[in-house]
Amino acid sequence: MEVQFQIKMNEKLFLRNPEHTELGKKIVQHSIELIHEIGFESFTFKKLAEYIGTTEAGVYRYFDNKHRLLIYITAWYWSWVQYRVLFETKNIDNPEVKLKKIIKLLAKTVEDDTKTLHVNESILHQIIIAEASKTYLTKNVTENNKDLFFKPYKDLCALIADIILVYNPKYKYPRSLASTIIEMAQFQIFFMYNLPSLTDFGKTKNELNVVSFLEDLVFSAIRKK
Amino acid sequence: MEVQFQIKMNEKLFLRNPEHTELGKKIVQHSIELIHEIGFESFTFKKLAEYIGTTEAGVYRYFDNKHRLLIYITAWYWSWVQYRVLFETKNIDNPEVKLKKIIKLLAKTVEDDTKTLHVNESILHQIIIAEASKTYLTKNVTENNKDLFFKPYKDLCALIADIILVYNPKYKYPRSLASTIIEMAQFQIFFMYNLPSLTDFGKTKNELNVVSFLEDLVFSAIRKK
DNA sequence: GTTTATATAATAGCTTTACTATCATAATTA
DNA sequence: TAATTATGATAGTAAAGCTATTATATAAAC
Repeated sequence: MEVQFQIKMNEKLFLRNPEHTELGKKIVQHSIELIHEIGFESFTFKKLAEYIGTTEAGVYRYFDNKHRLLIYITAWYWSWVQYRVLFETKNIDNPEVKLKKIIKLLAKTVEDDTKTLHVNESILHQIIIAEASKTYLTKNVTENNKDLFFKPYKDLCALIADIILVYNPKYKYPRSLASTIIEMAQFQIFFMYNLPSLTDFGKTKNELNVVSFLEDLVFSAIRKK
Repeated sequence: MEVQFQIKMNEKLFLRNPEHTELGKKIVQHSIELIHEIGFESFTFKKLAEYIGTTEAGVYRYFDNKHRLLIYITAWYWSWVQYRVLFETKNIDNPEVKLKKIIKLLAKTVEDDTKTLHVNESILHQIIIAEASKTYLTKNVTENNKDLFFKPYKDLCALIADIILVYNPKYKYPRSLASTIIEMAQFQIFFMYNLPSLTDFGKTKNELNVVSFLEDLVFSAIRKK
């Protein structure tokens, strides 16, 4: 028996469910590769179609446009992270240990997860770092938010905020701290590699330093005073 | 006598210096308005040209493309923030007071500064919040960084990091904390207005709450233990 | 085993974006 | 007066961002 890992995605994110067909899976998998390779701005459905040997119109049957596809990919990523967080913190009661696990999950490069063969998670993590903010930094945020496109991200944030409150029920900014952890886990890594003087890790380029920074930041803030 | 405030901009950011001509100033001023109105993705030089009553080719004489223009605007903004930081913290010795002043300058909406009439700073702040990350979240970061396009941002970060070190010379992450302050001052405000459940200020929508959060975060982290 | 539905391929076409080039003209400056 | 410089007017091109149609292959339903 093989247990298959699958995430139920928001139906409004696609025109035709890419999980249900071969071409659909190819579109998602290879769009991640191509976005990683050329960046989201240069990425087009036409290039993707050539890359996977189909036609532009073929891709448009699955996704409205490239921005929707990026939201789809990002939503999938955050759902997957939440799954891993729940899995890895299961049976752990100590909120401090939990939070440290989560920070590591967020900031450390992942090894390829064989359970979801059609996605290379290491590359996925890299495009999340560089592109994910673009999903919500648009004029359509509010509309997209109403369609629950950012639910996986928000759920993860709420999950982390809850653990923060278990650690210290009197801490006043659990949600803002949670979103700070998530965002900074990405930005500090991006800065470390691309604008190193914005961090203290430019020399080593070691993601564990980002973990240490975030741990120090978080536990200083929520320590009971 | 009238003292005029002017920022020396990186020459590589433009083809023709927009500060030197009427059309140039109009391009910068109105691009800020138009980006604010329709968002950077929908913004085009053609629309801008119509908006200010010139031609597309006219705009292209000043800036290579809209991304360069965004970098120009962003660089101007960070230079202006640094100027205000230096001005407002002048004669203050206490690093705690300094840092608190800076956090307020970063997170609180600015009133329109009459010294630089051709820019509406309140709108400018809003487009920085929503669009500034897009200046460096590209495949050209490294190249653009070599051309010193992000120098004003990096200088501001270094300035803040230095004050952090005066406060606590043993703190290990002054630069990362500085970039965290700058980024979160923007993101928490963006979240507060657009994805409120990612913050603890969704109800009040008061920027002073972001200031309180950041102050608490920063001084917990750098307090001598 | 034929009908029907579904997925994809192939092609065409249309509007907008993102530019580049050329020529004319108005206003300064040398 | 000549020479620069700034702008305007116009044209044109390649690519991006779509939509539509028709054909075909395959699998599911009857």
